[in-house]
Amino acid sequence: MSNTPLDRASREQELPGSIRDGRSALSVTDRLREAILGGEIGTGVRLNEVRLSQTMEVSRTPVRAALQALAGEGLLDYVPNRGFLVRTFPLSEIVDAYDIRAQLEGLATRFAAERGLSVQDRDVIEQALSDGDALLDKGVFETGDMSRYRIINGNFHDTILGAAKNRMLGEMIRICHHVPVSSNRNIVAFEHRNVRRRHDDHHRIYEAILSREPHRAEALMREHVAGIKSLLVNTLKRQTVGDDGNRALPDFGE
Amino acid sequence: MSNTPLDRASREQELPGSIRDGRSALSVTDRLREAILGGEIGTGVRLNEVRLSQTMEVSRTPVRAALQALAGEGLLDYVPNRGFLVRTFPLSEIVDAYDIRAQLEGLATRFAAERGLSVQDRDVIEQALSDGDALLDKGVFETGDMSRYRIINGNFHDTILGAAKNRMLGEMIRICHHVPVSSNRNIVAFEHRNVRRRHDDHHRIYEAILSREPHRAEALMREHVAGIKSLLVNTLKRQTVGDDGNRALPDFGE
DNA sequence: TCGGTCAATAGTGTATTCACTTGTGGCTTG
DNA sequence: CAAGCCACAAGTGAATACACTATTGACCGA
Repeated sequence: MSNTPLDRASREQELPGSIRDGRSALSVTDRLREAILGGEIGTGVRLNEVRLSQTMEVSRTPVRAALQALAGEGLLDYVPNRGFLVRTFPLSEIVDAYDIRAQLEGLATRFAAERGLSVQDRDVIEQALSDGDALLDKGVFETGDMSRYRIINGNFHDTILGAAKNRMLGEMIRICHHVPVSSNRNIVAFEHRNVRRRHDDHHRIYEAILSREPHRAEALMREHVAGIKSLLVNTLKRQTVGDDGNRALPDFGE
Repeated sequence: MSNTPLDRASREQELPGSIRDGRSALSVTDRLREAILGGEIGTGVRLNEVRLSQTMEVSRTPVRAALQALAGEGLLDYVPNRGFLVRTFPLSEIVDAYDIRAQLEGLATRFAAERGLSVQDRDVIEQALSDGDALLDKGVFETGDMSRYRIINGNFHDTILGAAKNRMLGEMIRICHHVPVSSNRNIVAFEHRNVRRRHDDHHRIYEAILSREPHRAEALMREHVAGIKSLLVNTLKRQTVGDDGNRALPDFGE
């Protein structure tokens, strides 16, 4: 297990190049985060401050600030006198993240039901619901529909989260979303039927919130998110057993 | 609402003095965190980097690193070109934190029940249970018993958390514990009877884990933690209505 | 030849300095 | 007298230089 110079160089860090392509308007932290979440940097690698600063064309100071921040988000590990390394998420933690999200988003939905929705909230959600209906009533997905629904879905969830009026909860859920997938084997394929079902979930959740049924709203949302975990686990099982080519289909959130 | 120099000075930051008393072996981050959680710095104040560095007798660089880290933990807010300020937690968020903890610790207990306890885990928990029994069987609390039970209680919860084998979950629960109480009005008084009941909860939770009943274990733990919230809310109500002197009794965790 | 020790180098930790933004107080002008 | 503008001061943002730690590779001795 001795480290040849070549070993170290390849394992530690290659400069993806696309890091510095991004408009430098984006903060260093954001660029780094995207590079990690996008898989450009790879899990487990040790981040070299001087090399990063050269790649990003800034000094070490903002790089260090970004590393500190990302470590706070749980994306990096810090070892004294050894710097920061990209944290590796074992498969179990990736799967668990969906359970955590289910609990937290369920709780957020309960809060939203307890505290009520503003008219703006209702507008956004109703728009999301009808847009989704329109998209799904066609019966099939055309090009771009996936990412369109991804946005619709995001609006729905974000609005409920905002209505929960709890910042800490929002941050925790955000962290759950930022768990980097260790490999693209974990990507879940969504068929039209599944999305239809999940969109119907949205309708029911919204009704439960409107009719001020916190407990029911919470249970519905919890189940809604827990369903994604099931999809993921099933996909993984199929791949592990059969490994039958249909991996890496585009996921679009939930 | 104009800011006289005096206004600003007193509102922004006073140098608590005890910050620099701590052994400088403790990292700057830890010293700052303690100062914030201990209430020495006060909520809402803007942290001046140069003054902090003078007080702590280090340069601005490690101070900035600490601020970044604490912002990541959610203890500080960051405003570009204006630096960091101690985040204020409205009462609603403090109360909510117990709900979040209830969900998360419930989930952790479910994981622990699913994954099982190591012999070391069992040893620690059984010790905590018997120690607590011994302490409570006396029927009354003597001096120091409160903090003794606080440790016992911590061992119980920490062990279960460890058995959940999920780092992200652990960090989130830790954050919940680090919500700074905005005033010491929020401190909950525990009577012997309450602690007895909560300790009996521990026994039941342990049994549920041992007998591999994840769902039951989760529900028990969720209720266990949710009970603290009820105590807090009741205490607050009593104080708000009557304001009858029995505030600021020492709490000791749960 | 293998193991241990030492030196060199790469890399992080800290300090200091300069640049830039912002807020504030005073001054000027209508 | 009020309102707006300008200048100065305070404080953060970034860069650079220096100090210290750790790791690695080579050399020496057994």
